[in-house]
Amino acid sequence: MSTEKILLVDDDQDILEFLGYNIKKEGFDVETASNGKDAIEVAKKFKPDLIILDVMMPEMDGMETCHQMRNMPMLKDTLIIFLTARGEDYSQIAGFDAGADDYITKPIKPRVLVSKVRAILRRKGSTQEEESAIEANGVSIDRERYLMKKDGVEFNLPKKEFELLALLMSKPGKVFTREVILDSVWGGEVVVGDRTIDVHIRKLREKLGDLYIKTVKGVGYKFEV
Amino acid sequence: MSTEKILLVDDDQDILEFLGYNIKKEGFDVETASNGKDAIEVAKKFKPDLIILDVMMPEMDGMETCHQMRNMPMLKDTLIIFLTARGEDYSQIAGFDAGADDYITKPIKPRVLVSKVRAILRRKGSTQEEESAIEANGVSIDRERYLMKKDGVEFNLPKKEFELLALLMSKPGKVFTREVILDSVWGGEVVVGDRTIDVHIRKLREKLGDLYIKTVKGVGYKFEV
DNA sequence: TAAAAACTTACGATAGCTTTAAATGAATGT
DNA sequence: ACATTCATTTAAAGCTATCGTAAGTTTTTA
Repeated sequence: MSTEKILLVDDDQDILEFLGYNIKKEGFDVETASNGKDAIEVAKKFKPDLIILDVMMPEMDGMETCHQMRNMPMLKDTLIIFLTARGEDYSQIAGFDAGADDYITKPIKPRVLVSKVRAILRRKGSTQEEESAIEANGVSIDRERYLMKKDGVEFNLPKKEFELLALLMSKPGKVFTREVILDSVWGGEVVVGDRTIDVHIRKLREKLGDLYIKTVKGVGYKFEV
Repeated sequence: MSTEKILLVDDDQDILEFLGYNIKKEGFDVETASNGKDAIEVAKKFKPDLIILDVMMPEMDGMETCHQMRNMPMLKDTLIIFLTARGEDYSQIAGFDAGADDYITKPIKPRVLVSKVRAILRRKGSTQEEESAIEANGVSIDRERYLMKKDGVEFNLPKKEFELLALLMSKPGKVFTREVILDSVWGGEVVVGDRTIDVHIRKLREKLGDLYIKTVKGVGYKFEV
């Protein structure tokens, strides 16, 4: 699952930065726009999974923007959350009729927003029946149950080992460089040495047997097919 | 799907009749109450799918009534719409905090009300297709009766413990992250620490035995199969 | 055969979980 | 109304699997 893309639309630059920062921090891919027209332009290119839209904006307001977006095939399935000031006229909430999937009242606590964003993306995701199990070579992993199975026998792997194996098995045969591995299993900001990877590979080999994970010297590792 | 049941609560007899007539006409099964206490009594027996609740009522107001209803397991999943007079103090809308799912401002056009009712019932229908009894591994839970049964012996669990177990058992084997657990058992906005989950897990383990709920370090918990 | 890369082992730090206990708040009985 | 019991949350301390690193060894490559 790639990182989810969120488009944030508000005419107030401060809010844009504040919310943008907080959502980015949680690992989402964020773009911003400060009015309805821009929002539509950006949305066309960026193809966000979710749009957070201030209702009160000069020129084209949130509801009008939402309405137009809903009529664009490309954005048909995009989720839209309205941002409304508490105390605004609540006929606003006719927003649901304009096609919003949810809404939040200002003032907004970042935690609340993030949790709402997660919730609504999850709701969407759950309708799409994700595949959570991969299999290759008599070895299979089930992300949902966090289990590895070899020749019919199930094992528990610690988190890092599991993530590492999952990565390698996500494309059996493909060589993953150490850089890619660090990025994917440990995440961009963490700095751990290369030896750390070796050790985790070793632990996996202990549990899997030496046949499955192959070293490609000077390049990286792969799950053998 | 049988016809949906709606409970209408307002202290003004005229409104009650007016709205009642219009909703009935659309094929819903309607009961009425003219104050908070009655509403709760009727709700217990009638088990409506949706309650439309006037905020301004003598004695027990709508928000208080709503609050009490939300604490009754039997009505936990019932949808509640608030009726508020336009121009009323909007701190009212804290109504959402009291657990309302939506609200409508007076004066109300029947058409608008009916369309809102339809919309919100639809929303519910799509997210809720839960079986009220789940079984796995000799343990079963019955949501309707709020009972847990282990090896033929029935126990009653406190609310949080029950909800937690119900979540884990909703997909046996699947690992639920702490985030998902908090979101689902405690609700998006509530802030309780991670330790709280641990403790409830512990209580469940005390009652179930240590075999059923498994910790997946760094990830979450699951109901073992 | 020298240099580079990867492997192995073992150890120390710590994140993350468990446990205990105690405070607060809600529900129930007298 | 008061006391009592039970549910929930928080705080604090303990525990351990997991993680990261160091350092020496082996294998590969040029």
